[in-house]
Amino acid sequence: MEKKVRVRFAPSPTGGLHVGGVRTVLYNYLFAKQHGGDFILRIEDTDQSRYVAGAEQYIIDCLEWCGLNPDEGPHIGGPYAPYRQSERKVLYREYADKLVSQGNAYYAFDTPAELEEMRAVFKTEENPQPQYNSILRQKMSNSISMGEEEVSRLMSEGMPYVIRMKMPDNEEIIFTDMIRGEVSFRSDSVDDKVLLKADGMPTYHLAVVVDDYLMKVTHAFRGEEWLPSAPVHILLWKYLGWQSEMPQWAHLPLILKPDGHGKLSKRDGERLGFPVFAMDWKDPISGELTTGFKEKGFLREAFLNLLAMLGWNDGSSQEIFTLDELVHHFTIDRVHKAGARFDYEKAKWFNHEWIKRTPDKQISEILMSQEHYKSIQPAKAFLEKVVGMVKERCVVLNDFWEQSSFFFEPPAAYDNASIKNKWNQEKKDFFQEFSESIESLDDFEPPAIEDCFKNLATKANIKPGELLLPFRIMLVGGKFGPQVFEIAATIGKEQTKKRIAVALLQF
RNA sequence: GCCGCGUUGGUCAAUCGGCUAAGACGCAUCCCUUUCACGGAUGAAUGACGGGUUCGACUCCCGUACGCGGUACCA
Repeated sequence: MEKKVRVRFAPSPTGGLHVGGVRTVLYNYLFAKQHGGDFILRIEDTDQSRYVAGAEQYIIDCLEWCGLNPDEGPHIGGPYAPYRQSERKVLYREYADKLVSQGNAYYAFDTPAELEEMRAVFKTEENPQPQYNSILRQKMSNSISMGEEEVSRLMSEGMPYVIRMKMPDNEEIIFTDMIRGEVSFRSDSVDDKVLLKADGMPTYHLAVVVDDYLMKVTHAFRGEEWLPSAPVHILLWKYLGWQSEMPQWAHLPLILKPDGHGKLSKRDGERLGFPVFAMDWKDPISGELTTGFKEKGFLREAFLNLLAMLGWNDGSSQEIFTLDELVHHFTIDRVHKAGARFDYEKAKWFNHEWIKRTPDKQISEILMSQEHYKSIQPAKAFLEKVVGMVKERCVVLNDFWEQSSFFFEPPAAYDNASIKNKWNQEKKDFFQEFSESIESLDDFEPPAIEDCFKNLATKANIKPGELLLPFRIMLVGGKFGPQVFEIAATIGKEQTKKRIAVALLQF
């Protein structure tokens, strides 16, 4: 019988959730849903010095906004609770001890200062980062270099120690990555990783393996930065005797800076003016605020869509996908091997596309939670109509107010410069007359208003084209927005007349 | 340094040995529109380099270069 697919996302609550993280969740989620499997959220909070209060809830909020809710996790529970590494502390110890007794791991008593000293002493031009490996471990204080008596003496004295993995000599570790195919490492090139820290907390290496095993994870997706430590994990699965249940690995390509070198970071967003996190993140210590895609005015559909396409495509030229479509079309073997540069222009294009195809009602509902709209409380039907009229000129949700405020309140300022040169008494008279004659229009709809406007223009012997721009500026304040007559019809007869009157005084 | 992974236009990318190398973003020009957009059309722009294998290589193999990642009692 085939095992049920179970995947997990395991963030460390040390700050905001950036695009790379969200894409990892997304691919996990797509894969799980496609196979009718479970998507688990596990929290890696074993590094207390870097743990940031509130970051865990923030991650959960982000997943909620994205619509990528886990089936099991710290806030909802599940059969393998707890889902927080810090709460599973006692579990890891047992496995670390097992490894020691089997000879696959050992106790190491070196203090941080001693490690630093070792690195300084053995550092050479050719080897700038000496590793705690099969050669150096003989020179350090640990249960391999020291006698049993010495070890038990230090233990009984309460000397702090860590448990390190004993990397085998001269072995080749080969595994198949779902994206990269066969990958191999020489055991000698990997150092003796710490598995259990002096404070009793496991490191990531021990924790992922133990948790993935206990939680029956079948497929493990993570960023490419983890590829070099994969051999450590594979050996752990083997030493712990769980090899047959080891998950299949997939190391996802990195998301790179739009310019320059390296991974996309929070700083790049600040530097180049675009969001990098899913939602606003306020660092509780520094108070520093990092803008999120949500607050920047991105639709979650667009956000997921653009992330999905950053490193994957289905081979067709389709670029717009709903989450549902992604679930059906996604295949892990079509995920790219190479990293992808993040392009904010393309990201905005995705959002624009999604705004154009999202129902007006749905957009209106989101807008109602924005400050401008909240304060004026427009009628639902009216807002929806306005959204329909301006949506194609909005790239992010935050553009809506700028593009539509004149529907709700008169323009605060006029773009005088655009009409100044051609403004004259004849035109002034025209608008005076126009204002009076619309009074008698029973049908205040765009065609009727337009007819009235053009007839009067002809009568006054002015080209309608010369009057259109001034009219627009009277109603809108600037050179933008939908058809003028539609605007007039939408704001209504009274408001139109009022705006003409006010503008006439100012022009 | 060492180890690993990559490399098609400025960016995202298709191609699983037949290429006159798709498509999208961005850019440019034009049409539509007496605003701003939407839409439509056109254009400029790509296989890192060197060897092999093959009738034939962007595609497979090997080197080189370059890029990225890792090299923590961080994840």
